[in-house]
Amino acid sequence: MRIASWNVNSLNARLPRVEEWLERLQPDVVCMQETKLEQDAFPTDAFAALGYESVHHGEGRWNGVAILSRVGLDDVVTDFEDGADKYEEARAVWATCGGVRVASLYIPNGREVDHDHYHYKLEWLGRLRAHLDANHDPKQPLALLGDFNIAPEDNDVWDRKAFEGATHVTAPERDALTAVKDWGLTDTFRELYPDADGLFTYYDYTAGRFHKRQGIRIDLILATDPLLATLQGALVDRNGRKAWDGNKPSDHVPLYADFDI
DNA sequence: ATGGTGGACCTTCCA
Repeated sequence: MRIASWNVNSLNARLPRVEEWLERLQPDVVCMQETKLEQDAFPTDAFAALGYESVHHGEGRWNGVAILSRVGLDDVVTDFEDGADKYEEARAVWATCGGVRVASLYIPNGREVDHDHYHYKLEWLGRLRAHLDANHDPKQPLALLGDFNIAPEDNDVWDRKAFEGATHVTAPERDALTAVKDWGLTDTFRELYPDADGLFTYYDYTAGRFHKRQGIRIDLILATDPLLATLQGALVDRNGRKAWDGNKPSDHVPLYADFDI
């Protein structure tokens, strides 16, 4: 089973790119973030034409997450159903696809250290851990995919000095991510490439960052042990952006992992 | 020069 993730930065702007990518990569399950669509504006028919069932959790102008699957799509849950979201933003959707519990996650950006949304980000990650504790078991095949807006380690940013005092690399953010992982999840990319650097998933549109390879690795596929045991490969699909540069690429690169399940 | 691009949408927010 090939499971992929992509922050598309507006599905309305990106649909042709997503369709090309689906036909090339042939993923079985896809998690998308930042659809930026109203709930009912999701292009269900376009994905059905490519063989995918889908679920969208959208709020309109911002955020929005979705899952596509061609191996079944059941037991959908949106966000955490904990009644604790002070902004009521559409940032998580869960489904069971081909026997794997999957979540498409768009962790809050944080904006600036100590900003209201920075604390919202930390709280959101705490709610994610609580949701896993309450609803799931690390002995089941489960994967969290999405834009975590956290670079787990210093070799996940192109220049550590450029991130002094910035979000995405602070200890509280990394600690909150570690707490999620400590439930029983492993970063599939790092499992296969423990020392790799320069393989990023996000490049700011400005300042020619993509061409200068000045990015950060903030999009992750985390897997529980029974799923990890079947891991065949994992890649950051840099061509997902390079090939389309000048042709309305997302600022995020797609990534995927292959499991023998 | 503290910018730069791109997407939401219409004047500013967000990343």
